[in-house]
Amino acid sequence: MDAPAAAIPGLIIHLDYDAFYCSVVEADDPALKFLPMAVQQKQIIVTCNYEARKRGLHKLQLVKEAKRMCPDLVIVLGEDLTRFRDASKALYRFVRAFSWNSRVERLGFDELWMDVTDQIDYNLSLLNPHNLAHSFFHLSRDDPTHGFAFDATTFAGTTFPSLTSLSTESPRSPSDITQTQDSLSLRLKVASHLARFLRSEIEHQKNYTATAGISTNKLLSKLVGNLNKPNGQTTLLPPYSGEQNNVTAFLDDHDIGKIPGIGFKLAQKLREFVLHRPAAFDDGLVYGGTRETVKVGDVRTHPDLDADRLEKVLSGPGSPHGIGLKVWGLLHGADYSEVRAARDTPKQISIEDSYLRLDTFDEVVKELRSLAISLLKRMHADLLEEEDEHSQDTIGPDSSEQTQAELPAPSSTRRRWMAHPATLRLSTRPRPPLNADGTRTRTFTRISRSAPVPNFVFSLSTPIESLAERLVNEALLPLFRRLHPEKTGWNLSLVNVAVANMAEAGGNAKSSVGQDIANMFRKQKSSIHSTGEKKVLPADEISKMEIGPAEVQESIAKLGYAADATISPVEEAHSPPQPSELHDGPLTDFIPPDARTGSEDMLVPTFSKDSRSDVDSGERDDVVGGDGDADDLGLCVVCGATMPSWALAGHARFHSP
DNA sequence: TTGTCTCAG
DNA sequence: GATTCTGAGACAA
Repeated sequence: MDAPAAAIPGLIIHLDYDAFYCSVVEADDPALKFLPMAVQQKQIIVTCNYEARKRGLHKLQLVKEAKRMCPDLVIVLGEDLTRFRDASKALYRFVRAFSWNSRVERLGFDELWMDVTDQIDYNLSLLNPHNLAHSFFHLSRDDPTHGFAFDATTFAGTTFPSLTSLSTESPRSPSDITQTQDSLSLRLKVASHLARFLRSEIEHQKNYTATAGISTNKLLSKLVGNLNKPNGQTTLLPPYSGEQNNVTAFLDDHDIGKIPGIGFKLAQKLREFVLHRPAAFDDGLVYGGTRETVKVGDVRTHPDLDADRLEKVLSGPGSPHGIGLKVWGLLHGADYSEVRAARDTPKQISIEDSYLRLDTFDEVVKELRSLAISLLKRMHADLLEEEDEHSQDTIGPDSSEQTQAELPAPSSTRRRWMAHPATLRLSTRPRPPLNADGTRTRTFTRISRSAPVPNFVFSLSTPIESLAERLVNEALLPLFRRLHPEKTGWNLSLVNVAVANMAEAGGNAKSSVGQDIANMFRKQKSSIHSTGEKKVLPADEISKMEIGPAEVQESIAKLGYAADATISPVEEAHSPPQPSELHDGPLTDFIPPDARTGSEDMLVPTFSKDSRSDVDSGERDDVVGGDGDADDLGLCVVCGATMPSWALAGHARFHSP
């Protein structure tokens, strides 16, 4: 929680792909690079390339307006995000391959942070202090030839403040130039060269340009990167503390609303406090002859404000605890949030469409069908994993890059669910009823209802269209009736269908196929405790219960776990299947409601008590293999998986090196 | 857990 | 505070 003041700061690179949606389109059609081009969703230009920006266009502009300003604008439809999502994933995997610690965090489709502290410190330790100008950056600990030459006496790219203007001045406060500051400067220099290298790789190998910010935390790296767009990079120079530090020099001139973490609501509260009156919505406007913009410096140096008083200013019903301290820190450039390793599955998947008018039941059914199909496709794309038996032979940073997004799965490839969403949610945005007398123009946005995800959606042997039809009839329409009990009278401007509340299976394919099992369990355990997510119960947790296999089986039975349902294909009476056949058969892709576990390698019961039995009970006839004989169960002593006894020997093979 | 809100691009 | 189409996290009930 409390960050040691004397700790050596980490080094963070923020990357932002330039005009991302447009770059994706241009990658497919390079001729567009030289024309003003924009991506449209409904009546909005969501982004435009720099050719278009030269003509005064900008993000989130009405299409009408954009066409008027730029009649020769090339417009590309972008309501389907699939290509953007795929490009984003491929770029992410490409960049992550350069990381040593996997701490690469995505923000939206077009931004990411990299915590490169380990790589910088390693390279610092190998620098020759007597010949910094001819340094070599090691990209690998193992291969000393893998890397690039660089000049460690200079910053790559631009800096804030700019070095040219600074070099004419005397050092800001000579006594402040301490050992740590020199070292921070050198560390930032090395990081700036890594950032330039990464941008160059992205450009030449992937055909995307990116802008980078280099500093010691997420906040500063992201903000400082904005200074040289597109295709540039900026490093925030030390000193970072003391009377005349560059952090406050940089931050103080920002509008408070530009600080990541200070959104519209918080910004309005801060403005109101500083201005002593409600701030206008459009914060550039003049209100009563006074300035409407409030800068970071105005708040930071406000005589009546400190962290405690900020807490009172910002707190209110529903506001997070400790928001004052957090914002106070942000205003000073302090951001203790970590760069988090990306999860391998999303926490939710949602599909939505907006409408000018949607007010008949038939139309709703039609739209729900189409949304349901899209949602199921997304679930397949993002939650399914191919089970490649030879994956261990092809391990490498680049090999994973070509699997999911770029190559269609061969139909023979076996697939497994990496995570199972437990909750289905339907949201709508009713159009505010026009002002009749007495009825207020309620500015409510979205309303939602949710229910358990019916288990049939996990079937891999049923056409998506059939699943979607069932999903609409059996789940979405009931939700819709709960949302809108009136037969008529409503008019929707948006419908969203989402799955959430993922129960993850353990690990990904690579780690689950007999690699670092213990490490995988550690990860699961910490996740259980830190996030409270539903997780597969790892073996060491089972053993902590101080119960033996028999008791495990008993508690499994109490949980209603159909122990052999997920693993057992249709058993041929007299010929026990070979281990490889464990994955086969038309029935194994079906997840019984009570056994939402992970891969076939990891068959252990989940924590989730089944609150869905009643809803699912209608599906029971579809649950296969549930009539197996519990006496045949065996327990794998390595991973805790429960399975039919005849499968144990074959299963053990997965754990051998 | 459900539903809403705020934040982000 | 909304426009598009998302996704994460936090809070109240």
